[in-house]
Amino acid sequence: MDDDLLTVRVAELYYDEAKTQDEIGALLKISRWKVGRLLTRARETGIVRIEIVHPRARRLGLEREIVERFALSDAVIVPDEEDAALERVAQAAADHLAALRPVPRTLGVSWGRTLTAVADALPEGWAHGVSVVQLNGGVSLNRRSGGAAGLAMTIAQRAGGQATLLPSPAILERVETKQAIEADRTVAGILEQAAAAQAYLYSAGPADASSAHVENGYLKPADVEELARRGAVGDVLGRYIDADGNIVDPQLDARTVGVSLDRLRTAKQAIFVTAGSAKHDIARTVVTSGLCSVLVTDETTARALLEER
Amino acid sequence: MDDDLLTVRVAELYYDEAKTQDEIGALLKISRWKVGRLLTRARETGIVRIEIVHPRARRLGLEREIVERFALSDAVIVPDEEDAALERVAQAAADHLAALRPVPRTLGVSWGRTLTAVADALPEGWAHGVSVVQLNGGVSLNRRSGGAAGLAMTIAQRAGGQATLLPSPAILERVETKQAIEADRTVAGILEQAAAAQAYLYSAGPADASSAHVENGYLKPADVEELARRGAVGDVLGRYIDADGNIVDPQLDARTVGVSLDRLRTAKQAIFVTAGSAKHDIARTVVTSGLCSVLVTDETTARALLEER
DNA sequence: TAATGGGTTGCTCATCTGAGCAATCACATG
DNA sequence: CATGTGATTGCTCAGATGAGCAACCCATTA
Repeated sequence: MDDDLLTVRVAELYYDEAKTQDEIGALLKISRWKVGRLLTRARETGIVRIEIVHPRARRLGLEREIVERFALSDAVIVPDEEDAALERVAQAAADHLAALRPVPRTLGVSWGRTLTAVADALPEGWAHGVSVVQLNGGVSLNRRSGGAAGLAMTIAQRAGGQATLLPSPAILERVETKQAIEADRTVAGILEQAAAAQAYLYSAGPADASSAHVENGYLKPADVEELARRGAVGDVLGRYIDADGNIVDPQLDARTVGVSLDRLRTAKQAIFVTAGSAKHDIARTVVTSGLCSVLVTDETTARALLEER
Repeated sequence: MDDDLLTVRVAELYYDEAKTQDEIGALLKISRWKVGRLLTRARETGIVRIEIVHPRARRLGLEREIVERFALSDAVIVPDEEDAALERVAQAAADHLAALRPVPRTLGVSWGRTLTAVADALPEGWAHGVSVVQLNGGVSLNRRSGGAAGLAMTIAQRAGGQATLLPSPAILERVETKQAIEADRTVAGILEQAAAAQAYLYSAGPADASSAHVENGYLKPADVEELARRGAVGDVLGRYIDADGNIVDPQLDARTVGVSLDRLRTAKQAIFVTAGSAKHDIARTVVTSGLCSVLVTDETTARALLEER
């Protein structure tokens, strides 16, 4: 305890008063080496806390752990911030996207609240000439901002590129209709383009009533409940998967329009963005079943992923 | 803003990842000198915040300002701590007292909640052979801990010294009684001893109903109200003073037993301990009217004192 | 166009600092 | 009382760092 007191005095003189270890040693009548050692201890024990306070701050240590644990190629973890988790994560995703090298010529994107936030966070001119293509059937087909189309448009426009929208509902009522739509020349071409994209940017939804699919009328709350009962933890590109990453309902999946999940698994750049505790389960599945190569999320989610089971 | 982002990345690599400025420069493709400059800026602008988290931490910068502004010989300011201001301040006062050089042979003390806390914070053996003498009339005359006597005893015992108690009420009903008490050989001797002490340790009370004098029945709430109306901001050694440090009610003062305030003003070591916003006014008066040479208080109080007016 | 001046950049050099090591100390054990 | 063991101390030395300076950029002004 008395040693602690000395440590505190040393830390104050060093960090607050900007004195050299020599000076402090002379002042407190201890050797400068002891001063150095006390400072090291002070940092280690947390008596001296150094934090980086900034909206763009990250958690490099956690990122390393996550990359290691889930064999990702990269991870971006932002510190928790009261009431601004999504914004922070979206900003980080936008930063990461803008810094991607080589710059992808074509970028496949999903849609949803998270992706919209990422699009909004991208600065004008974040890249030059990037083609954006939708990965799965979308909500509104008009090009005004707000919907699935708008988000893709925004990302493309700000990179001075083109957006290719997938003109199809997310989930069809009947398999035949879905097959008919996929048979359409335009749609088939777009799906091909999507499958050939050099990078993917997507989020995921939880398997509960708050799902965007319920909101948009593709599924009824009861449907989602049933999926959850059958083991679904959430959806990626509209496809509901269980904790192991397997399709929960092949029938439903056959009626879902969009790129296959296996395409994501083989992609060099599959950037998965998620924020908030509601998505911890689906996030775990995405990282453990190899659906993404890069994870962008908040600290709480990252820690939840690192916890055993 | 983009520059900010770079600053944040540099700060993370330096402080979180413990990389050298050289390495960071290579990593981010900037010169190591720019890295150093960004780090300096990061610290200056508060992007990097370094704080010392410890019950014994102090605010050296504020202390310097306070010493400067009020021409004190020393100041001890502790960081604000939710719900533990008094404990922190008391601990700091105890530390300061124990570190006093030369060690005072006799120490004059007042009483009250603050002083009791200081006494409790002193470690066994904080000094060797210090005589403690009460400065003003006290509450209980028994020697058990808790009251004015106990506090003096505690301080003395833990220094292996003797306590000299002032066997008198704080304020007498009639001047004559007070004079009679002061005429008593024992009392006179003690007051002389008190006036000759090499160091003083005292606190002060606010001029409101929470005053210890009201609690102990020496004054009625109405009396204090009246004093406040006449300009009193609080009491030091039982003597009520206005913002300029002048006695508010000479009549009352003549009935108060204890060392005179002028003695404090001429003392080499007059250590004033105070905590809490209720005492800001009296604290201001004490430091501005030269009643103390050393101030021990919390950060909020210190900042209040530094504010204009 | 030339000159001016604030801000930035890269560099030298002196100083500061941490890693690693041998000497010493504290203390429990035989 | 000797001995071993782990922690602590002071030190050397190489590497890291900040102060200070000259060069340079770039925009404004004469």
